[in-house]
Amino acid sequence: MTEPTTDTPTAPSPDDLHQLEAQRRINRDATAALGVNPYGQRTEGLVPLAEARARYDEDADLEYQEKGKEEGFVDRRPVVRVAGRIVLRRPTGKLIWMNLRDHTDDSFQVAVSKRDCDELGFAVATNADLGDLVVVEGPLMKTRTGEVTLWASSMTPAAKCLVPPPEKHAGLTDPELRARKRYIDMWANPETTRTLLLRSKIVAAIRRLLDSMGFVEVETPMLQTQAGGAAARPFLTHLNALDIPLSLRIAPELYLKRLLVGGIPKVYEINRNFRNEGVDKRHNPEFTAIELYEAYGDVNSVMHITEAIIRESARVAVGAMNINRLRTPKFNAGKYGGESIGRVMDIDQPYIVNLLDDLEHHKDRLPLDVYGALTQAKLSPAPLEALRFRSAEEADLSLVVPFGSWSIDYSKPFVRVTYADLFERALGFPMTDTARARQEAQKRHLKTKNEKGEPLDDLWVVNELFEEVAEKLIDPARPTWVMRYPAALSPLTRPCQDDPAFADRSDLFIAGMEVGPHYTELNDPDIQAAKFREQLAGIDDEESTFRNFDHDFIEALKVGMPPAGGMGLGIDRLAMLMSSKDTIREVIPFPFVRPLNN
RNA sequence: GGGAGCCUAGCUCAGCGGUAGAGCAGUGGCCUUUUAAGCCAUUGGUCCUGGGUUCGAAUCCCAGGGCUCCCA
Repeated sequence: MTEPTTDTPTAPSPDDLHQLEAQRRINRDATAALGVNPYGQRTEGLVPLAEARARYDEDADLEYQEKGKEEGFVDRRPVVRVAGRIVLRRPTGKLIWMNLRDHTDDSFQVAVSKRDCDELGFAVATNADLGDLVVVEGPLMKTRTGEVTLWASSMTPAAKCLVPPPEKHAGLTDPELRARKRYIDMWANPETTRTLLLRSKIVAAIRRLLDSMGFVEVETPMLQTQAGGAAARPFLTHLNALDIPLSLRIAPELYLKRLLVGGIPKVYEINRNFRNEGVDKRHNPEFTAIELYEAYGDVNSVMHITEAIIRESARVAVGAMNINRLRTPKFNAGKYGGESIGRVMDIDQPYIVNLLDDLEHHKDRLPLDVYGALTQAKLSPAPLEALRFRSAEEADLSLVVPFGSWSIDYSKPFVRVTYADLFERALGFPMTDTARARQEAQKRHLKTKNEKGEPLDDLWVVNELFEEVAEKLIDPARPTWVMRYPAALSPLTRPCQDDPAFADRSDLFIAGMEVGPHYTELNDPDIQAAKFREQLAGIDDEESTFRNFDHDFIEALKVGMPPAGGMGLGIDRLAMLMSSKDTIREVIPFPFVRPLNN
């Protein structure tokens, strides 16, 4: 016997309640009065909705329809137990239709019939509200219109939704509310959950890839006495025990390099950085980045690693796109622009070949429901032997992920262009012609002076032009490396061996976004110390409060850091690219939102 | 930092100087193969806040708050 959970001491008085919540409490209590806990209990043998759908057995169903009423008939229809949130509810008298949603399926149909379901189950279904979590069990059948349906033999409550859910068609659209009430957004807009899960899978794939390459993941301090490794304003905090100020880190760089000194040759960290700057569609105050260092590598070796990481991410994304097409329920096909999972066979053969490639590639990391989809595809009239698996290289031909109006192709080697070439191609004169650059910058009303009105150094003017004109020449649909940045702009990078005016730094651009810088790292302590001093000299008072000469880091370099390549890659931006989302908020479960007043 | 737009029922939105509206959700009734189920009836409001104009303001004006988008 379960104890009804009504009239708890914390339950608000009915007077303060919104009418809609009050009604839901009444419905919950009515369910409790049936002698069942409206908040459920441990449940064994649950099957994800997509897997339940895949378990439907056409032969068994037809057999049941033909001979179901004959004496001694044995029902061979698969029986499943599922859990989900009620997203649609259509009571038609003694038959209640419901559509459940979970992380594997947007809309899975369940029918609770007064005749065939147990008495408790039908009563629970009668009291159920949109948004409730329920557990349902029964055989899988198809309705007259061909939709796979769980024909309930029992139904129990799992949790009451006391909050009125968003409108069932238009849903929750307000961007602020979506971020603030993510736990509603995630089930009201299943795309949100898909995006967050995709991000997770990408990060997991990156870890697997780097692990297989012999890289070691570490965690370095978030709380730092001086926030270094990047130019950004830190968040300030305080350590009470020692009564000293601390900063949240803006980058892990200087600690990861200390680990190179210590003797971990291939090291990386995927973790949060904090920058006390703007909040907009591309910036969250805390963001996740991967930073990676390879001893005895250089800018070129880490560029290869990044290409591998991004290509692997694209594979995960493309695999997820195909899987999601399969998951999209038939009756919402128009709404989501997809196919029904029950109609895989209708999809043309090249598509199936493609799909099987992707499934095969991700075999080890696929959720159960995708195996269900694979099973479906195998049932296709076309014999499986005819579906030739292509090589991994061929499969890479399909690594195209849409972003905005572009289809970004991750399969080809990324475009490579030097800073100087791109500048000259864009402006029509070489970047060494600094007089002309200054002239051109003035003509375009670009910044040529600092805040104090002093003229900017030549190369900063060149860079203004570069960012304004040259970066726009880069094809947004082709990932592109800009290589060999002017040394003056990259103080923490090693100058190129053949020309010290340039530094061994490459930046990767995708879809007009700067995704991550790559370097041959500086490991001469004297040059590094000089660069620190140089940097500190050229900045204004406000900036200098946040910048320090990191003596211990110089000490570490004096001990001897192996020559190394290093790179940083914004995980949020990568997730945006791979999920076709144009705001960082979409790829962060709980992005920063202004706290509500009262 | 500059510009534009928005804020009305739980959700999605109409109304733009004369009684506060619709759809969905909710409630009551009918309905055992429905597809955003349907039909009938019905509950629900600090029209973001404060001031002003007006006989009369959700609507016009001013100030503030919040959100969204564009630009820097």
